[in-house]
Amino acid sequence: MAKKDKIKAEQEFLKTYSSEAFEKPSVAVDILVFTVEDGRLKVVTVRRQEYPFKGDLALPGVFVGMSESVDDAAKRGIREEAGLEDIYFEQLYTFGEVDRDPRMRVVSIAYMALVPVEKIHLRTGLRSEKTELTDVDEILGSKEGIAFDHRQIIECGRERIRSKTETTSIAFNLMPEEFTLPELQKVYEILLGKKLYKANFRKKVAELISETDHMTSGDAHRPSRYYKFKG
Amino acid sequence: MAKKDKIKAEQEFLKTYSSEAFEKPSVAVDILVFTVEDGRLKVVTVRRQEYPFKGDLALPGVFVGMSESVDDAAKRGIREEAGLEDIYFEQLYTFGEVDRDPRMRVVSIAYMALVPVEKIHLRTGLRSEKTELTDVDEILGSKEGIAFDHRQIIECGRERIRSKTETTSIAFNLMPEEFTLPELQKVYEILLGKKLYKANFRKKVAELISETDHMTSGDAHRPSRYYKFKG
DNA sequence: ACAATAGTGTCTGTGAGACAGTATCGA
DNA sequence: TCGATACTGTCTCACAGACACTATTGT
Repeated sequence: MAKKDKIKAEQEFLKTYSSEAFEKPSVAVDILVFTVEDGRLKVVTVRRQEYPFKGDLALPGVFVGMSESVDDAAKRGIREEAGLEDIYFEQLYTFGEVDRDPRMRVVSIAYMALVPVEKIHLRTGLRSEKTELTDVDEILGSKEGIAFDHRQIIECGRERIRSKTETTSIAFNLMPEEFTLPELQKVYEILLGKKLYKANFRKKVAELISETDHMTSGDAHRPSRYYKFKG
Repeated sequence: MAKKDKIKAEQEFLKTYSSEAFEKPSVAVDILVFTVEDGRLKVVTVRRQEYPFKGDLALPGVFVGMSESVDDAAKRGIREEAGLEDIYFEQLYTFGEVDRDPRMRVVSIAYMALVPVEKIHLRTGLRSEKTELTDVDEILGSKEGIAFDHRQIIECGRERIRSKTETTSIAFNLMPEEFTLPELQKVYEILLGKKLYKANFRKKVAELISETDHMTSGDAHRPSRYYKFKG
């Protein structure tokens, strides 16, 4: 009977497919850890110690294991490569060109994380790569070598930040627990890449924050109130 | 010397990893082909003929081959499962829970395509599954069984359509070459899930379209002009 | 003439953008 | 008092929302 044949065929197909006889791409996650430091948007990078792309900048990444979800692999990568736990992250996009890694077929799922710079303690990753904070807009505007398709991934993340800054409160993930409005506005201006008007900015964020009872002090000008994010 | 050891170690790691000894997830694409028919948003589905989820609705999908990009696999899936070529599509999101498919570990990259209903000619797919057009909002509002995590994928696509309809001209991909403004408005209303004001709608789309020199005829009311999308 | 749908003119409210002004610190 | 930065009041203008009106067909 045709029906039984079909079931059998599917089972055979699956057995063959999932067996080692059937070649599969590797699955990895590449991670963009963004922060703001010295008035610039930065991203955690590693410098390639081996060929291919030896000496180029690259993004930290890990392979997705068989017993962890892709999200969990991203979390693990953020922990192993940047030493960070419990920070905001989201999936960006999946990059699947055949030759994006000349060594082997790798499909890579890009994630981005946002973290206040105070939390970052760069340390040597498990694979002994030295991690750095790289100026995002500078590297994208330059011709400097970036490994694999990681320039495209960084552009993708940069664009996601810009658009979500306009429509969501994602920017607060880059702020410390307490912050002044001039500090917050500066971060928004960095993410959006343009100056904002103080009065208008304050109107827009007013409903997102709650004031604390203390202020800056010691500066030769009017003190600034500290606020908290009203999640 | 430590440096040489490290290079060697990486090479060993890669050889081991890319060899068949190292288990990898399978990589698939799942495809949402959306269209508008009879005043409703519909999606191309198949009905599962085998366990698991026998009898449930499912999305068409294909495995990603070693020598095709993920985008190309999506294109192939759209061609093989829905018989469509050269239509608008975009990557949606990647689903990577460990147990999303009980048979084996599959990481699935979801794509959505938009096509005017005139182009759709449902036919039996390569794997003899019967394809249907399913009412999206109806199925999402019901408790009907949907295979794997495909309900979540459909929700993801539904939401993407809604948000991109507001900010882009994506809706035109659902229109035939020529269309009237009442027809276009109806499609926008379906995608957005709410009624729009005629005058305001026309102002908004005015710059996106160019008029043709012909009109509807035969109806017992004022004729309507046909327009084209000004890409 | 009438029903039915296509298409237009215009008022209003909201909110972003712009700017000018006031407030409060240290020196 | 002055320089510097924090903070606020308010005008304007563009645009979405709302509604009322006119236009053109077949019966």
